[in-house]
Amino acid sequence: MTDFPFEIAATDGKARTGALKTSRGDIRTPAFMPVGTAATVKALYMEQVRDAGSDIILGNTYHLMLRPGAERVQRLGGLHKFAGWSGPMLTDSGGFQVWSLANLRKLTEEGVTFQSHVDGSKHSLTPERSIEIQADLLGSDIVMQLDECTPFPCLKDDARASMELSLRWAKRCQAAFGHRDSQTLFGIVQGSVYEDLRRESAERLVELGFGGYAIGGLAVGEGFAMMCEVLDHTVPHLPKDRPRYLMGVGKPIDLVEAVARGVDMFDCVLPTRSGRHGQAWTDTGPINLKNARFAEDDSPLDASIDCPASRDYSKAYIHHLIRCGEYLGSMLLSWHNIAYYQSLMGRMRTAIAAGEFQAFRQGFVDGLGASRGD
RNA sequence: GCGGGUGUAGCUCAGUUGGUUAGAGCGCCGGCCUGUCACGCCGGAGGCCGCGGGUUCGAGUCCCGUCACUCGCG
Repeated sequence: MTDFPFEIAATDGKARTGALKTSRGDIRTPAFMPVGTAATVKALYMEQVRDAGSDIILGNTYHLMLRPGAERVQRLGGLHKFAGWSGPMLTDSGGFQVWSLANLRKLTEEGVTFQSHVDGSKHSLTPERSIEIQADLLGSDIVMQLDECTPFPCLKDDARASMELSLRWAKRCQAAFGHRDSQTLFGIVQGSVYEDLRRESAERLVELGFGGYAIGGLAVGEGFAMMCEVLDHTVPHLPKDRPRYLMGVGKPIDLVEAVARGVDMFDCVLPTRSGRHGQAWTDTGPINLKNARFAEDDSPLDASIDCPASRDYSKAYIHHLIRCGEYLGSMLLSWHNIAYYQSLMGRMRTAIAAGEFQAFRQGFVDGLGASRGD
């Protein structure tokens, strides 16, 4: 296993800022990674994703193994070349689909077998196969261990069993991954909302030694306060010198609060998905461009964001596009949302470097509150 | 002028042998979306069933009249 150099330039409270240095380029942290499930960040050109400030994007084992097939991607030169993204990529292991496609799957110690949602064909995913797909066939830079995303709510015994399974799979992933010069493997902490399970999961993963540590099984229904609490008693058990990745999170406020608790990396479909559905994120909260009140609002989406989608198109125009179901509406809002998220990450990095993160955090919370009138 | 058809939500239409507070799709108003089965999901408002009369315990459904639109023939 090769650990990418992780240089922490500054810390402020528990928050840190720096860079994870991969062979395909630096990832400035705290980092937000747009989700490119099917080798595309939906509705966006890679150029837009990059110019919006993204250093790294995600790809997805589950979707790509079904279509176009991992071997085919390899024959076409690997995921980076295939998708036209030259920066680093992180691939999810398929673990989340093990959870979310519950009705189509069968879980065993060996791995998971499931029916394709595309054509009903049968497939299996083991820790070894997941590593082969991610590291050998897709050519991912940051490979995730196969895990089971523990559902919520979950009885403690079940949460422990799930955590233990993920740990055994972590070990198998590590063995399958072996040593690689320009790729790294992240382990995933589970344990639901139980403090002792989270601690044990973290400690046993750290003992195995990974290039980075993800926190999984959150934002699955436990709520904002509970998620913060879990972070409070999970992050301290992770090594300071390795990146910490909160999987699948989240809303802007989630990112700010998680960074305050020492998280370095995030991914979430929210900016792109909610963008396609008409929602734009701003410092004063989300706005729904479908709303009638924007029908004749000639002002730009968010003039403070340095992105054409945010500055050069009126709310009225985007309102019109979304109401008509025009592709461009989804494209512009996805573009703005990614730019907004990256702006937020950039401002957090700057604030941490300047030792002003607490003020930034308070200002951000106050800004959201102002829009709600409370 | 004669003959036929149709009039039900903003629009396009369903409404069984007459039987509870008349439905759908779209549109409209709003909400949701957190390791993407997702250009999606959920909720809400909105109808003297063209109008008048009749039969009936009971009529959007049956009968008569009338008006509007529409097709065909003169």
